[in-house]
Amino acid sequence: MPKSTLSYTISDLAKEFQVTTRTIRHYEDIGLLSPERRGQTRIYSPADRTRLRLILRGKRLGLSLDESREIIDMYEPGKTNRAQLLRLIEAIQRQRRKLEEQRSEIAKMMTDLNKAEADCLDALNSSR
Amino acid sequence: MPKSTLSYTISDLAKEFQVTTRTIRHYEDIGLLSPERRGQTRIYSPADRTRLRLILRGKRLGLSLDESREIIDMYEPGKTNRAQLLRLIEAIQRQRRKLEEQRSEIAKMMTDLNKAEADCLDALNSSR
DNA sequence: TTGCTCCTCACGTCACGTGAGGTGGC
DNA sequence: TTGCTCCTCACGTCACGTGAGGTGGC
Repeated sequence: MPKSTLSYTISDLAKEFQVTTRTIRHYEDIGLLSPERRGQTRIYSPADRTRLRLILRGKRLGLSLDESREIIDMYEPGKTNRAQLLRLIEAIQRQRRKLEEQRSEIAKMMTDLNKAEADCLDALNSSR
Repeated sequence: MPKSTLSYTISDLAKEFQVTTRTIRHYEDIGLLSPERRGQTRIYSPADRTRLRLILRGKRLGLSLDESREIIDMYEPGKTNRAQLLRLIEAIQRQRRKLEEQRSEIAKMMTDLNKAEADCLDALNSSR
């Protein structure tokens, strides 16, 4: 029987996302992932893979794992109660404002980097 | 006698650079700063202030404190040498690539957030 | 059997955070 | 004396890194 294309080993995911297996296990330790087991071995579903991708995306944005957890849990369907939906929308808007702030931080840093680089290049040329 | 404008207390610098006093003391613990003392109290010179600014700039460039130390110590003897400048330019370019990645991550998350919000609004409307 | 990948502890690291408890001068 | 800022331990935290020692199936 061929390997199912609908599941992944820990090292499959580690390679795909360029992280260590320790990192992936750590996310399980703190409850961010809960793969099935075949004996001792962890078996990851496409849903697990998606959660991992979202966790890592959050990290690249400078979020803590707890902050990522909140956002990821937003995507989880099932709870279609009116009050919860409104809270979700609020959380989404809060998150969007944070992202907008980050975007302008990045713009500022880009300006600084360009200036720093120009200064370096000047120094290089004048020392020649 | 008026306070000298050529020295700073730890909280002067903490306020100016928006960090905690613990952070500044930590940099001393690991040998990145070595202010004078008046009794127990730390007295920071303009040179110390410059070093702190460079440390924090390095942090914003995504360097570890050890990496910052290397670059800062390059500046020390007043010799802005060619190899050092080239390393600095490399660090700048690496950081710029990181920022570009972050920028596209933000764009992706914005798209996801917009979609999640639209889904929420749909769910709200159809439940009315 | 060998090699590979998987596993579970569990201590280490980095960059500080966070009290606890105390000193010193305006 | 009170209030403020300064100080020194020293344990805690976050996100893993890094062995040590062992299992399981092709």
